[in-house]
Amino acid sequence: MSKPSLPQGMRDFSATTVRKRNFIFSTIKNVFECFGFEPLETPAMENLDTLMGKYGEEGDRLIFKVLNNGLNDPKNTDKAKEGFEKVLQGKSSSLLTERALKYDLTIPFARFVAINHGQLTFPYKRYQVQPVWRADRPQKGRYREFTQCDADVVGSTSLRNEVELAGIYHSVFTKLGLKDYTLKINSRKILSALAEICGGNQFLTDITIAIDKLDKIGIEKVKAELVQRGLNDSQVSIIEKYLGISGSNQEKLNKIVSLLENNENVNSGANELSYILSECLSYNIEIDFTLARGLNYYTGTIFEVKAPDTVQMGSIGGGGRYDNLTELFGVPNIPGVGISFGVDRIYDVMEELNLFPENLQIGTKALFFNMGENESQFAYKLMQPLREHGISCELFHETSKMDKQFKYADKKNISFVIIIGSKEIEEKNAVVKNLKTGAQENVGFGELVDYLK
RNA sequence: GUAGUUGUAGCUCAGUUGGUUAGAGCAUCAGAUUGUGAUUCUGAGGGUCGUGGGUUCGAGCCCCAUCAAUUACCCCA
Repeated sequence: MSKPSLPQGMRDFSATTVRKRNFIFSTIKNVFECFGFEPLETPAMENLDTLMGKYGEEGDRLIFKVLNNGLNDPKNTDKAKEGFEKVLQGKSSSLLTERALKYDLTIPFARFVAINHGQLTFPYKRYQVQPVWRADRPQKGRYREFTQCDADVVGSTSLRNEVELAGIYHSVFTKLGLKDYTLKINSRKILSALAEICGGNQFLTDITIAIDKLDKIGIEKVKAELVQRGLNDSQVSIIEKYLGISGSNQEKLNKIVSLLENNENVNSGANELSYILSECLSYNIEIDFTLARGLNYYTGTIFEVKAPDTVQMGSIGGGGRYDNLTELFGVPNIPGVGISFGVDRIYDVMEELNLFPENLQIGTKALFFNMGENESQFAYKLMQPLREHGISCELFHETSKMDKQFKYADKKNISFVIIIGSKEIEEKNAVVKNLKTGAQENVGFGELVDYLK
């Protein structure tokens, strides 16, 4: 048997990492709860047809599909072969695979709402912190299994929701110490208006894909791509002006309205952004008309969070308003808006900027040295009251040299070691050494709890 | 799916135009110290040089294939 390995893009997390990740999780969850959101968990797998067609063509390809069981049963042979033929043609077939790992948290949430809308109290505010899977090529900041933290509100069209979700971003990133983040905002309505003026709605996707690349490939290549996608010169020149819009948020709004004048969508989108911005003055929000976001179910405001400029990382969060997500599952008229945190990328950014507090890595508070069998039995009894008081402590279970026991304590970042040998048992005193300061004191057995508290 | 880079000890890496028995630091283990370590000293273990072919008197080094990791494109958190 050769060395075992992990599937591509999947990771183990050891203690240090888990503690840091939990710090992020608990910060986010606390803020969600604080804003009145309630938790939801959905299964790792969904029916494949729940997910297919919801993320665009590229998204469909990245869904991890699960092979059906029992394909080797002789009575299923013909069906399995038929299904395999379809798969070879690039289609998916329920004869071969009818389940898939979830790709994000939003679609399973919509599916949940579609099933349970009769029981839910609207507006329904839920948060969800779970892993999702994508069969993407892994690279920096990109994994095949990663955790999303979503908060969504459904059953409310009020822009107060957008304001509050922006507030959640602000609150979480402030608490994490990531204050230099930028929240970018745009509206799908403005992008629609642009498309209507530049060749019609069927170009919406082409235009958004192209302009989204502006800061990566530059204006000339964007223009070339637009031409290649079928736009004419005057349309391209409007888009060039659109992309050239700069200034303060208010100036940008004024310019976009005058550029795309007399369009219902642009007025509506600009008014919405204007309202949100006026309510979020302290949140460091920046209008970015090139912001598009891939998922095609967004219809209104869209958000994206950019990491501080000092680190190279794509977006660490995003979201937006969708008017009709549950309609995909036969339940119309439930509008919603949501945001997501990319924990794995936030982790990478915080690690790079050294933002994790040091006290995260304290597990065991006190280590009792093993000074022999009798002494161990005595120490074991002394430990119990400490544990009942919530003081985490452990006894070294091997009779090793003190040198080794010290090293163990050091590696586990344990604050105190407690030495109880025959002399200490006789004198009813424990030797307590503080490893941070090097100081050591005799502490009566009865005073240990208070001393270590 | 496309392209670049990298695979040598548990970890981080040296390794000369191809030339004796492949090295270092850290880590591990054992001993100077049978009750005070992390910043003393000594020693030990540990490698089919990713895998499989080829060229050569001779390959860690050159060639081909393959696998894996990683980065970029596409797309995305």
